[in-house]
Amino acid sequence: MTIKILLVDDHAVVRSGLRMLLENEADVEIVGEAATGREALALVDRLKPDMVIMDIGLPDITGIEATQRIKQTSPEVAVVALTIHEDEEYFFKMLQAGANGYVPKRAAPEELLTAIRIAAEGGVYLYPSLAKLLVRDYLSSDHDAAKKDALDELTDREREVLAHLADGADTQSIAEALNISPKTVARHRDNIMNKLNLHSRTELVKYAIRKGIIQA
Amino acid sequence: MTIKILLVDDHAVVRSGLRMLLENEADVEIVGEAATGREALALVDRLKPDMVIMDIGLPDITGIEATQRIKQTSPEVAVVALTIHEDEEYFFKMLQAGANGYVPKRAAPEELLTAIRIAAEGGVYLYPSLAKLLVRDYLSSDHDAAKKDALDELTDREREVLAHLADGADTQSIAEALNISPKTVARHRDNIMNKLNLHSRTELVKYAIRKGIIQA
DNA sequence: TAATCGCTGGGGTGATCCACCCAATCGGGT
DNA sequence: ACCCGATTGGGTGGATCACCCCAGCGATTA
Repeated sequence: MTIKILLVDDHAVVRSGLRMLLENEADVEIVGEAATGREALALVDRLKPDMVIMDIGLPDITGIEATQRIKQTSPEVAVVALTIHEDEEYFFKMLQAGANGYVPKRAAPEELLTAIRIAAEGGVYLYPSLAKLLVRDYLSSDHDAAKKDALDELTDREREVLAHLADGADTQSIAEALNISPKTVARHRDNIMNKLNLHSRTELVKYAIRKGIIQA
Repeated sequence: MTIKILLVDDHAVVRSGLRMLLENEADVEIVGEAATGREALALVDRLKPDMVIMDIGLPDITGIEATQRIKQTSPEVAVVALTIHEDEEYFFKMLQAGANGYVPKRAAPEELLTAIRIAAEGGVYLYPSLAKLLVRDYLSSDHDAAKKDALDELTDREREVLAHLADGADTQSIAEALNISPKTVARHRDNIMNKLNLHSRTELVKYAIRKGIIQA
């Protein structure tokens, strides 16, 4: 009883890599690949896979929207998100769309396989650092109130540092601009990345652009 | 005979830093500050400065558009662009808008002062690495033909690497994806940054988003 | 008063980045 | 036959990153 999988990612090299990785597993079979959201929807209808490995950044419709539509028309198909995004926004949206798993691309291959097997059995797999976000969100109550933005958790000083970081400034120049020690800037940066669950400056830049903190 | 200057930048700390820097100079006087493009236009009319130090990334209208309007209504006012952007696109647009100088924020303070004094005398100051772009552009002929995009100068392989870089991938994972040595990826990265005149991954990310290579 | 939080800054460590340098191979065009 | 550009890969050195540790100070809150 193999798990029939449709790979969705706009990068051909990523699809190839995943195919090589997954085809070594006896219980997994790749039945198709799609490079765009619409292509994915069409292939789900045609190929009837058990599962879709879904990227979020696609050229036409987003992986989130594609997931929503798949869940509407073919709720029996499991969807595992495999993406570079680790911040709250995409994570929660993907969950709301009905994803059965969420694995960042930086995760170890074994974790993707774990997610695939759990999702195939009807479970939901969440990458540890993201599960933490979920727990934190539930503990901090007021689910009825206005949806919280991760940005709200940042302090004033952190927001100030974030603006510079997103601009592309390095630690040294931020320290000079704010008249504080580079070590303190690094400390703020660490706190920001922890709160937003980001792990590099490039992720910070993309986050800041999405949030409108800076323009590209 | 002092040069009366209006500072335009959306970051208060940047304005403060510039003010401190410039007020030490005997021949320079800061007559005002603006945080937005529209505010800048209003203050140019009201304060009649000799010169505007103009950031590009502003919350309302861009520094490029603001420069165009200033040059239309008050052509006697010199405009020096002071920005984090060093790629061709903004540089040429700012020149077309009529800027009298273009200095990246990473430049040494002395270079900004040089630009200010040259612009005040009616000259045009260009930061060396950008002047190089201008020269290259003129040497490579066909000025009447379709405007060249710096992206066109990239080779296929470089474009491939760029897509991964912009995605936030590190050298190691790109090397694995493309099945080449990390050193080769680094080599391509060096070439890309040279051709596009960018100097860090974060700048690359912003460039890629502007160009539509990736979405935020 | 005690506790918490924000901000400040110090130390360290391993990995990575980035700007330089170098060369070999291969294919296409003058 | 020759050069040139694209691609490949190696090395080096200084800076930075991402992630740990630690602490003091002041203001707010419990």
